[in-house]
Formats: sequence, C-alpha cells, structure tokens
Amino acid sequence: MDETRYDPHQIEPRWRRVWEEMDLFRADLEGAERPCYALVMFAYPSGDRLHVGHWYHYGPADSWARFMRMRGFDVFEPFGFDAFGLPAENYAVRTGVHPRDSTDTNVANMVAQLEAMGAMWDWDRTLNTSQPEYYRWTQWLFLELYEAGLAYRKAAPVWWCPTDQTVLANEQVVGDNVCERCGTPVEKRDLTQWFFKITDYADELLAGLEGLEWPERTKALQRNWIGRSEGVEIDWPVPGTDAVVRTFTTRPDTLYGVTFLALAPEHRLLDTIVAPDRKDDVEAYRAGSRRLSEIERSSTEKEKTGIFTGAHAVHPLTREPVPIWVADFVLGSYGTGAIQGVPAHDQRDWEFATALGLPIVKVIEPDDPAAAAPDQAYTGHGTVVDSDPYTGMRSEQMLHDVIAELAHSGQGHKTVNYRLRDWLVSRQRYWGAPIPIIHCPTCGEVPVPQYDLPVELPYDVDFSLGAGKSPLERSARFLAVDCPRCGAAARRDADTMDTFVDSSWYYFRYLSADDGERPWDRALADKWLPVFQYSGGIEHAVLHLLYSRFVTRAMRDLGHAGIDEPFQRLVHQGTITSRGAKMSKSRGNVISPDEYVSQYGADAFRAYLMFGFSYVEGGDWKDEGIRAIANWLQRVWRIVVRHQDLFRPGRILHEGDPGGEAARTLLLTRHRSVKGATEDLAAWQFNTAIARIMELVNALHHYAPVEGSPEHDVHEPLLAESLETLVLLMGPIAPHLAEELWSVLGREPSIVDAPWPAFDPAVLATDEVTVAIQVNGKVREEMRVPRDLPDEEVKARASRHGRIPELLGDRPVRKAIVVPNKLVSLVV
RNA sequence: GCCGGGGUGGCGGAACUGGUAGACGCGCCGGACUCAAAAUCCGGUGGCCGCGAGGCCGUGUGGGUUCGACUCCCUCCCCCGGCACCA
Repeated sequence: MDETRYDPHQIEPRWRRVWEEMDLFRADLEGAERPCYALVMFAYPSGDRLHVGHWYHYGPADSWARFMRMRGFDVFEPFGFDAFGLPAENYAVRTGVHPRDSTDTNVANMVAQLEAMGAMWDWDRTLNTSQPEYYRWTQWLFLELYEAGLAYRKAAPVWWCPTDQTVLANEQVVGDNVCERCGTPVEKRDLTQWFFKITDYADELLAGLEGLEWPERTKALQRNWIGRSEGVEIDWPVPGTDAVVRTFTTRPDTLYGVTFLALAPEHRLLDTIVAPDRKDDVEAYRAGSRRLSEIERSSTEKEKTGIFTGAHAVHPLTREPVPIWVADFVLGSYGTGAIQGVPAHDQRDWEFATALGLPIVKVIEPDDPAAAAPDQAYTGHGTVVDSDPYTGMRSEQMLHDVIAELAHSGQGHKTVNYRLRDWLVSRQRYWGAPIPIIHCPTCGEVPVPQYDLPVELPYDVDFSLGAGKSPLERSARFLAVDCPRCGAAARRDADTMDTFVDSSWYYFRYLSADDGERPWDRALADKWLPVFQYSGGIEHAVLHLLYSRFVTRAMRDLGHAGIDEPFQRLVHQGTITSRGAKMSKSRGNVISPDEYVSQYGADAFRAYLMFGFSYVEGGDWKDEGIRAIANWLQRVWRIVVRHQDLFRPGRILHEGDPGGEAARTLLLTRHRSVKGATEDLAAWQFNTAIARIMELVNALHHYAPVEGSPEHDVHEPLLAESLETLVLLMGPIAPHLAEELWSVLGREPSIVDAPWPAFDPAVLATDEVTVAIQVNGKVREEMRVPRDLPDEEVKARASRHGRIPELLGDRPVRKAIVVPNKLVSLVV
C-alpha cells in the first residue's frame, strides 16, 4: 500500500468479510441486558438499485446504531422489505413479469447493494412482507381484529382510483383529491369494503402523542388529521312528525341567532320531514348534488345553493319555528350531517343566507367595533345581545351556561367529533395479503380458520386490467372454497389488504422472524418494545405511523402486547433533491450513489452525506465537498499510520514535556471533541459531530506533524491516547476505516465492541479563562483571568483592563453584570 | 383561512436554558515543497472605512423588552409541508 494513502476498495470488502465471519451483528435478543432497538423504516423494492435517498437515510441511522453499541447498548438493527404493493403489479401489467419474480429479483439486488454500505444489519432476521411466512401473520392480525369487532365490512361512499382500479384509504388521497400513488383524480363510489375501526382509538391516539419524543411537526400532522373538535349536539323536533333533527355546533352561544337549519342532501331524515308539495323540488336538488363530484361540492369558490324542505323545527329555547333547508355545503360525513344556520356569526352560513334571502340576526357584539365588517360574519367572541336571558353576558360564559341548560332540559349534550375516519383496508388488487374471509351463501362472513392460514396468493393469474375485476376476482381456482362452517360451496373474499397493514406490525415480527408457531414472542416484545429509536421519511406521518400506533394499541387490548406506543423516539431524515426537485426518472435528475461509492468508497460517501447536510433538513445534491471528505479520511489515516510505532508491543513511551502549551492544547481539544461528538451523535447531529472530530485531527497534525518534526517536546503517552481516541470517534463515522486503524493500533476486531471514549470535565475546566468586556453592550476588550474569580474582582480588573479606563472616562459605572467565566458588562 | 416548520457570509451549514454571531468544511486569496504539476502542509477570508491602532454596519422587515437579542414579545413580508364549506 502507498505510504501516504489508503485504498478503501481494498480494506472495505475485507473488513465486511471479517465482520460476517465473526457473526458480529447478530443480536442476542434473549440475553441482551441493555436493549436498544434501532429501527429503520422498511425499504420498498420497486427498483433494483439503491438511490441517494437510501444512503442518506440508512447510513447515518447505522452510524447512530454503531455509536450506541460502542456506548455499551445491545443494539438490534434489522432490515426488511415492504414487498407487496401496486408498483410491482402495475409493472406486471405493463411487462408481463410476475410481481413475485420482479420483487424477488429487486430484493436480491438491493440486499447485495446494501451490503456495500457496511451497516450492522442483522440479516438473519430480515423480513419480506410478500412471503407467506410473513403474510400468514398479517392475516392472523386481520382475524384478531375481526374477532374483536375492530375489522368490519360495510357499504359506504369510498374513494376509487380509476387508474389503479382499486379503492383507497382517506390517508392515501392527497392534495386536490388525487391518488397518492399515481396522481390520478379519484372519485367517490358506493362500495362494500373492509374497514379497521381506528376511530375507536381516536382519543387515545391524540392523547398519546404527548409522551412521544417525535418531531413537533409530525405530531401536529397527526393531531390535525385526527381533528378533534368539542361541541354540542342539539335536538330540534319537527312538529307533525316523529323526526328530531340533530345538529352539531361548536358555538352554542350563537343559538339565538339561528335563522335556519340545513341538512346534507344525503341526510336520512329528509324523506320523513319533507313537505308533500316540496318533494319533487327536493328530490331534484338531491339528484343534482349527487352528480357533482366531491371536489366541486366542497369547493369554497362555489356559490352556495340549497332548497327549502317546507318543514320547520322547533327552536329549543325560543320555541319558535325554524325553517329546514337542504344544502350541499353540509357534509353527510361530518358531525350529524345537519347544522344550525347562524348567518351573523358563521361565514358559510352568512353566504348561504345572503344567496337565498334568509334573515341575518346578530347576537354577539364584538369588543372592537372595527372587527365587525358589514359584508361578512363576525366569528369571534364578545358581548351577547338579543338573547334573553343571556343578554349582556360574555359569549364565552354563555357558551358554557347554555350547554348546561340544554343538558338539563334534555335537548342537547356535549360531544366530541373527529375528522378521522375508519381505515379502509381492502384493495381490489392482486399483489397483497388476501383477506382471510370466506363468503358462504348460508353462513355469511366466515373467518378462515387459523390452521388454514396462510391463504396463499396463487401464482398463475391474469394481470390484464380487465372489466374492473382484479386478477383474484377472475381466478376461479382461488375463489372456490368450501365453507369451513357448513361445508357448502362458498367463495373467498377476492380483495387483498392495503400494504400499510403489512407494515403496521412488522416491528413485532422482527423479534421472532423465524417463529412458525406464533406472530411474535410476547416476552421478547415486552423486553424490546417500544422501539428505542425509529427513523424514516415524514411522508408516512399520517399513514404508517398512525396505523402502527393503532395496531399496537389494539394488540395491547387483545393481550398480545404490553405497550401503548410502538415508537418512542422518532427522527425523519430530510430529502435530498436534485436541481431543486425530487429525484425521479421522468425528470431525468436521478443521482446514482454507485459512481461515488466506487470512486471514493462507502465510508467517504457515508461521511460526506453526514457532513454536507443537516440530517433532518436534507437539501439539494451537490458533490463539491465529497472529495474534501475523502481527503479528510486520508488525513485521519495518515496521522495514525505515521505514529503507529507508538503502539508496537513492548514499546516504552517517551514522556516528553506534558505541561507545555502544545500538549495542553491537544489535551483540551481531545476532551472537547469527545464531549461534542458524544452529544451530537446522540442527537443525530452528524455534521457537527464530524466538525468536532475534524478539530481533533487538526490538533493532532499540529502537535505531531506527519512530515518534519515539531518545535516542542512530544509527550508520547498523550499523543498515543489522543490517536486512540480519534480512531474510536471514527468508529461510527467511517466504520471500515476505523476498523482498519483499530488493527493498525494492534487491537483485535471489532471496534464496535470497544468502549466509547469518555471525557473529563475537569480537563475542560481550564485554570484560566478569556472574559469579554462589554461597555454599554459592545465588546471592547478581552482579558485572561483565573477561572471562577469572584465577581467583584472580575469587575475591578475589567475596569482597569487595557483601553477600558479610557473608554469609561470619568463616567461612573452605573451597573456591572458578570457572567461567570464568560463576560463582564459595564454600563455607564 | 387554520396548524406546523423555516428565512444567518459567495456556498453547505454552526451557535447549549438571552452572554464575544459565522464553529467545521467548500470555494477563493497568499505562502512552503517542486524544474513544473499533482498530492501534501501552513496562513488569511462577513461587509464597509482606515497605512495602522481601530471604528461603523450586519442573522427576512419594522418596532419592543434587556446591560446585552439569531435566541424572548408584537407587526408585516417571503419560502416549505399539512389540513380546509369540519359547522
């Protein structure tokens, strides 16, 4: 090897082989004393090559795991594949390559590539959600939820993607109501589908966020998605019928301002209450609103429309008749599907009343008269008017009191509404876990018995997108089955599960990846869960992350788990873009990591990704700094190799002068670097951690240059210790290089089991400190003083120091503030 | 409109609970080594003024609190993400 350079292409594969032979990364799940479950989100095997995003996510995550292992934790770092899903099936439709085959090929290629990263993944416990050994337990999960009443089938208006020919969960409809996968505008269809009852857990899922160490924005997204809203349901009897219209409002303090009620066109009481002479008109309006797409109906641009039903309801407090209208701006899917119209204090109601000529009655006077605009509703609080007996009261107070009155008279009650809907899990597609239900003409829905799991996907199916029927629906062989209950000819459910079901429980399965008897071992789950540290993209904030939280809680209630939350700590890696846009084949801006890795090595590429970006921010791809990082690794290698003789067995280290200024600086830098790197790695701040290590490397090169000799005595024990510290600090940053240097120091592999260096706060607390002196808030001088000098003495010295007397002149010091060991502020 | 995050040198990015803004690196400038180049090593580098000592300005805008503000409070502007006729 060249005396001045190391070759990553030689040492990286060599050490990976050694690690594998040592079986170094296989976790002892049963015997672990300090479990640290370091989990990265599944990879999706849609292509066969790794992209920059994989390296950016997984490299630093592995560096963090290595750091934890060196700190003495029993780290479990598994890796697996979310292998079911639409892209593989769409690929099959286009090319005829079976998803089973393309998926297996992609997974194999990705595993081979992932190995080049040198991460500590425990490949003995890898998972692939498309394998029967895995999805058997996904089906088990479904049946557990089904038996508990948490999985149910119902007819409902659901989102349908015409391109992908399947229904979607609400969470998969994004932006302007388009399909999350393919971007096609989705439409509403009335279909019978399977749902998971996530709404049963809405309150828990909201409250549970408080205790999680997650990024605030992710918690905010979930809060927003769950959409809790406290309000009141009020009953409005309709005289002459049995009907009682129930409305939901968050502002019962505006009850005296109600001038109409409005029902959603799909409201079930409509037929009961509509006046005979209005029937045709109302029916026409309903038909018209059904023709409108959800997008058109829910557009704020659209002018408000509605039609009078001819019916009136009785106001619960005034007993006066209130006209009942039908209006399509009222949604059947939220609240009670009916609202109280208060035009003076709700902007939508105001627009409706204005468009249809309904009266506007003001009942709240704003505190600031300027807040009341003549052409819109006033939605704030203020003083109640024209609402005897509440007139004159604060509206906040009335809100509280009127709820009590309504509750007392049985005309209303407090309630909570959620935006969250149940999780629609069935998909009319092939490449997913079949729903383990059999439809029998006599017995109805019958769960597949446990001993018949898995319900395997047939290999031989027709992928053409025909006649709105999925491949399974057209597979007579798959569908035909005898009813497990009565034995009669029955039919399998032809739908498969949303792939988010597969990934909603995999963190349990990793712990028992090979277990053929049960989904997971409860004792191991109790020991290892919740996941110590989870990492992955923020795009799953309301999908995977919310579903997993629901599944964990459901499993807890069914006695399969002892935890409330699956992921205690969470970080999101940022996105690496290219020329300002997300990388994609269609944009032609994909950056391939392969060339960089083959040019500079895996360590350099990983280190560059950690140093060049702020991990959670990401940023636009640039490679100007990668060469510098590669050079820096050479610089690290060079300084260690230059002094390797210090570590020769039997070598007696020459003591030199331990007290010199140069030695002092190196010692200080060493301890400062350890402190900084330790704190920053713990916080996933890789860029600053590396910056601190760079400072140590610079200090070492100053203290004991690679070429020539220094002007001062070299204290060899100090130099040796500092070099060892450097190698250890490099352990998580450049794993192959660090392992190589560890052996250069004459140590046995592996460095991952060497203890992380400690720092001594006493060393960092130098005897002398530099104190800044401010005069009227501006820094004017600096002075060296003994550490922890009493404040009075610091003030006295400061006012005598350098130019300070001159700057003060004969003005008396009015005030002096001392920040111990940092600065003095003199005010004149 | 509501919720969340953000705006710091030419660039990527630092700055703990208010305490010397710009760590570390890139780029650039200068120097050493070399016949020369590469590699390596050393030094400088926010802007303006000044020969210099030094001074003034500076963290999106404008104000406030404070001895002292990137940090706290208020106003506004811009960017990113989410939600949105949710009553």
